[in-house]
Amino acid sequence: MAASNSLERVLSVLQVFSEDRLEWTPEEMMAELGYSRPTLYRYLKTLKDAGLLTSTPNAGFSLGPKIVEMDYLLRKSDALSLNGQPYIEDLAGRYPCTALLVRWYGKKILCVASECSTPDPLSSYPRGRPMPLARGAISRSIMAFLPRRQLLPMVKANLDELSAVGLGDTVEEILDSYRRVRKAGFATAQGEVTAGVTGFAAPIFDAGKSPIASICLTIASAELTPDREIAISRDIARAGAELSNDLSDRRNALDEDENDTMREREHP
Amino acid sequence: MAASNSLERVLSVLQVFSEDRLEWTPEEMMAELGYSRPTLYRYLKTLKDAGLLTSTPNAGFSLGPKIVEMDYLLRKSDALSLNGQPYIEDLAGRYPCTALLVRWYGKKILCVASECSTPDPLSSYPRGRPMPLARGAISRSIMAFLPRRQLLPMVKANLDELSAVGLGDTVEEILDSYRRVRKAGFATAQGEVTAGVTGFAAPIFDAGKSPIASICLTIASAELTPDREIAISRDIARAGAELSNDLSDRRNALDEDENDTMREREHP
DNA sequence: TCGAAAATCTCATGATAAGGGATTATTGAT
DNA sequence: ATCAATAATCCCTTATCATGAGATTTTCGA
Repeated sequence: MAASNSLERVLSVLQVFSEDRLEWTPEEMMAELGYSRPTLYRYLKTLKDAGLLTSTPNAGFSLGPKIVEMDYLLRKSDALSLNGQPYIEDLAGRYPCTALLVRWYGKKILCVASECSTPDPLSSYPRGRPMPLARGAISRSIMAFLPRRQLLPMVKANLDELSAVGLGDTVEEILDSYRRVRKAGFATAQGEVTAGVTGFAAPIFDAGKSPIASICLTIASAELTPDREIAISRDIARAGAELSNDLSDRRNALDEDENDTMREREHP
Repeated sequence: MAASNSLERVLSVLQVFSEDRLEWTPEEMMAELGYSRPTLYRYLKTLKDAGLLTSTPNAGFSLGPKIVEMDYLLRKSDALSLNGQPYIEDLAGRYPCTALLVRWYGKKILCVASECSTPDPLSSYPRGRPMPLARGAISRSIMAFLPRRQLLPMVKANLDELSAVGLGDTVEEILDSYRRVRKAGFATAQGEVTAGVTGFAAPIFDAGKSPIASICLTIASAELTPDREIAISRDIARAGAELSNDLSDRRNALDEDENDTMREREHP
């Protein structure tokens, strides 16, 4: 992970900002990153000009306005958040729970929207909070629908953790567990992420065939009755399917437009 | 603004993503940015590894998970948002309005939190939306409290726009207007940003003497009565002052801690 | 207004980005 | 499951440009 060129080096500056430490003085960064004074200041100037950092006199540097603006762009234009919001609101209205939209980023899953209908939520997953990759219903609802090519290396890489939550002791057993999730159309998990909390999650597809996200409902296990469990399963599976439809309709509409435009370009 | 080195060039890739265009194919970026194929792909790989971009098969690149995570860090740890939230909730509870916290970034002001208590808000300023620098109560409540050194060049740069909203025709007249705002302790503006909307804003100070943000209330001008106007002015000025106190107390507490730590280091 | 601390500049040197063309992964359609 | 088409990466030479020690200028608080 060591930065091997100046591009990576300049971006590593961003990685020093964490939950524990949002303000850094140049001196501290020099020590942390091992850059010389002029080099660090060059990087800082560049990042500041790009808006990724901001400096406050006497308090050093912290993350800049461009971050907030770019997140705004994502929230405002992300088809998943926009189309999904009504679904999680609906779910949160039906049960005393937290409903989440979680996006899959290849190597990371991240909550992008959440709605909560319990006064004191057991587990808190606001937008931007990373989620575990190998545990929980969300992760499983996505992994189960990945093509074998992508799934296999991930299973191998996380074998221990996947066994620990009871998916099976060998790669084949785990793949079988995923096959069952795929058949059911949704995943459940009890206490894998937060003790006393059960999760229900269904995958969300964009026009393609591999999932891009998951819609999830987390509820205190104590609130569950067999009837309710069935109802939630049905609701979450339906929400996932409908949201997938919304997204692929939208995507197809866009593609149509694009084709039209291209045709127009060919025969103006 | 032309990128003059590879650091700036790699960051300019981020600048192509806008409200209108959140998905770019490498081909399109090559055309837009004028980079060669291998160079662009090198940049993209670097940005993707840093999490700033993400690629979706067949749909090109868009902004990545790191953006969302960093915004989460800011929201979660920003003293302004954390301490300010109760104040804007309180204001939104008292009047049919939108209450905002707006941070000052040197060359840009940006909404970082907002609460709305009207069903159909006239003006919408959610987190991340940039605000005009030379117009409106927010801008004025900050500018008025800047040290002359910082204020003067900004006034000169925006002379036309500042005259247009009636602050005065010469630099001296405008500085006088700001002086009056400083005396009052808050700023108001009618319809400068959105027609039919009046804004009230007070500056927020961190321990230092120049303002770091503004707390603002926007309300339909039709909702205003003379009494209410007085009440809002008083409330916004008080909120700004109290929030400033909260922040500088916190900051001083931190500094104390730091001194303690240093003392401990000196005499372990 | 001034003095200390912070940020930037200068410039010689050596490291390393750039890009044309070829090559290898990936993808989705059969 | 296999294959053709497209997308992404590699190779390698050239010339560019990033680096950092030290000096200098700017900024900020008293």
